[in-house]
Amino acid sequence: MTTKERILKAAYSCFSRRGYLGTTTREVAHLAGVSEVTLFRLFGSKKELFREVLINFSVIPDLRSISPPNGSGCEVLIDIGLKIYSSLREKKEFLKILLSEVTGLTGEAEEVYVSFVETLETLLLSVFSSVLALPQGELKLKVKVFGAALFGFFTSEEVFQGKEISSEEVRSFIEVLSRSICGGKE
Amino acid sequence: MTTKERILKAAYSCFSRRGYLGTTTREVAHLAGVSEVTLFRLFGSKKELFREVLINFSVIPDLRSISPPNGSGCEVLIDIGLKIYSSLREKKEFLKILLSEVTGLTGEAEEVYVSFVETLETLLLSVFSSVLALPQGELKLKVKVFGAALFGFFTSEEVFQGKEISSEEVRSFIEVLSRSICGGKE
DNA sequence: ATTGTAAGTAAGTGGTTACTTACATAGGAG
DNA sequence: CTCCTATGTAAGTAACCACTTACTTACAAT
Repeated sequence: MTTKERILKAAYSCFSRRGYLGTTTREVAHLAGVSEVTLFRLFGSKKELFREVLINFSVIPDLRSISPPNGSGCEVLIDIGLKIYSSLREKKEFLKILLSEVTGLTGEAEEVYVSFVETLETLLLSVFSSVLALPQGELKLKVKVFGAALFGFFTSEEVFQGKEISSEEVRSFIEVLSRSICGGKE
Repeated sequence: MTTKERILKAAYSCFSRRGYLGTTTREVAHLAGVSEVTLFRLFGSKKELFREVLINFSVIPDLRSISPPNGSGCEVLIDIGLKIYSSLREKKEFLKILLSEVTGLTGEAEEVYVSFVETLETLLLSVFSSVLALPQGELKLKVKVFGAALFGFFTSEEVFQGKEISSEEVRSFIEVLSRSICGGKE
């Protein structure tokens, strides 16, 4: 692991635990096992380091790399739900950072957030349109409901309350959600 | 409005826009039109001011004061959904503060958040159990789905993206959600 | 052997911030 | 009139923090 990577990883950890303002460059450098001077030589400023962290650990590429499952009916929704959920969980720290800074910082994080939502909804829409024969408008509403429920559940339980939700619980949640959206039919 | 109230209101505004660490006591005092010394005389410390803001502007009492509607089927879910959503919206700033500080600060905000979720789910459970004849386990899952979708939609759109969602859009969302949960039956 | 690169150490700079101290003022209650 | 309470002004303190400067060290390539 290069020095730059070690610093990025340390910054990722600090920012997710303490937030941008709560993190000191000294702390990051210490955690990375380098001197503070090195940090500034490699990244220029704290803000730039933050930007690079957001780019480096973004969940967006993970979402983009999900291949829409093929199959029929409800099962497909469950499948995509599980895949998305596991991506979110793998990047929980990234989402922590994003959500705690999105309201405060200068639109820096807000852009990233908007792009995250777009990516998520695009993915869902492609799956939904292959499974449900409905007009675009209704489809988009269902995508919103599905996406909001998935995202709301994850953030509320795992990000904000810090719980570790078991796979079974996640599966139950996603099954109930998917069946509801499908119209109750199995 | 007493001096204390003016300071509380100013602090509420600052904290919600800039976060706890991003807010300076000087800024709060200036916005409240009082001297910084007065602020410290009345609140002792910035942390204590923050605590009082969380108590003073909490959405939890609003949720508790919602009376579970009576009626039948889906309409009741739509009704409670709309009521909850309008409470959340009225206290958007409070939720901004809560969500941006819940991961960072010393569990201060986390307790409040947990209590918020409990209140919300208790309210929903009481409504759901009067409308849907289902075993407790399934009921709780449906409450989770409903609550997560409502909360996820609100936070994602209004808090994190800063959008102002129109009443019609909110209503459409809640109708689709409620009908899905009810099992599609009107 | 020389040079270049990546890193460290030490020391500081300039600015900010929460919070304090000391003293003044203005208005109402007794 | 006199005290009390609420507030203000001015000045300062101690700590912290992002970031810089100047110089050094270690090592690898040429």
